[in-house]
Amino acid sequence: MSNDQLTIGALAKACGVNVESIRYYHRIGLLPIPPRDLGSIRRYTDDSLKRVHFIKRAQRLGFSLDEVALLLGLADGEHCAETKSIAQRKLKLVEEKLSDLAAIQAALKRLIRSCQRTPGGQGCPIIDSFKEGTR
Amino acid sequence: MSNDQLTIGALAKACGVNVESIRYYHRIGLLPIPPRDLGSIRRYTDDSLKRVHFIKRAQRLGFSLDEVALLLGLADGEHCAETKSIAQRKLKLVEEKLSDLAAIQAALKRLIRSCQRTPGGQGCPIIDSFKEGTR
DNA sequence: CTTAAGTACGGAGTTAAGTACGGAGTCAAG
DNA sequence: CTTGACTCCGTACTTAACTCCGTACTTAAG
Repeated sequence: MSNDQLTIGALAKACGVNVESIRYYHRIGLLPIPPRDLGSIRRYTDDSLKRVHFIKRAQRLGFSLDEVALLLGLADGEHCAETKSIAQRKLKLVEEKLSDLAAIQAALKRLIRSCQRTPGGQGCPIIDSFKEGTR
Repeated sequence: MSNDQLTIGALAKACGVNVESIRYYHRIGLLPIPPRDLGSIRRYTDDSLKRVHFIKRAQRLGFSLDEVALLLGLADGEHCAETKSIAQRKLKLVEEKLSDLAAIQAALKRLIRSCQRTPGGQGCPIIDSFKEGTR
């Protein structure tokens, strides 16, 4: 199942990003540059694949590449005390996101249901999906 | 409770953004420009406040301003048929985000728990938090 | 009535995250 | 052993989302 030894092009395609993005992640140190296997062409393993998938998913959830680097740093582990406090902070953030997303989900469901009933549509308060408060 | 009649500065402060961002949202049509009340100074209502809060929260969840505009368009309602299909698509997206976020949440919890036990830290697989599959 | 702080507006500058490009090297197929 | 597709690498350009700037006007405080 593990398709090892991907070229940069294959990796990019597998992750749905383009080659330049992969190279960009190298430049900013987010994705380690794999060793060259024979000549001067680099080969990527499943680890790179997972890492890039993670990056893209985290981005879609509103994490910046800096934050992604932090999360990946946690995954790479070491320095337990600091790691733990970062993880706790991120967990809190993630839980806020979860509740905001759940609110949007509920609002969308309500909206769809109400469209079902009254095929003319009248002001559907997605905005009000968030409970009051600034955060 | 409803602090009506905010100046742009007060609105910005209340939302934790700066004045220029508000003006930027005006420029791109994301936030309606309120009428001037007397001289030439504009006054904002609770609606603007809610709208900006919504914008910022949605952004933190990884929605672009274009997508935010779409969501707000749904909220402003009309055109039920199209609205419904957009809402359904967005709902699906939101549910994907929810499951990815939940996976990260679980991974962070696991990480924190394992730090608890073994205060030396060893490779904590946040990356693997996502079940395989490309999406 | 005069300021200092805030506002309106248009345009230029900045930052994050890519995206494009050009020239040189590499590699598998024919 | 050449050809066409791909890779390497550096530099430059682009886009979204602000952020800053200058100038002119308004408004609350003293």
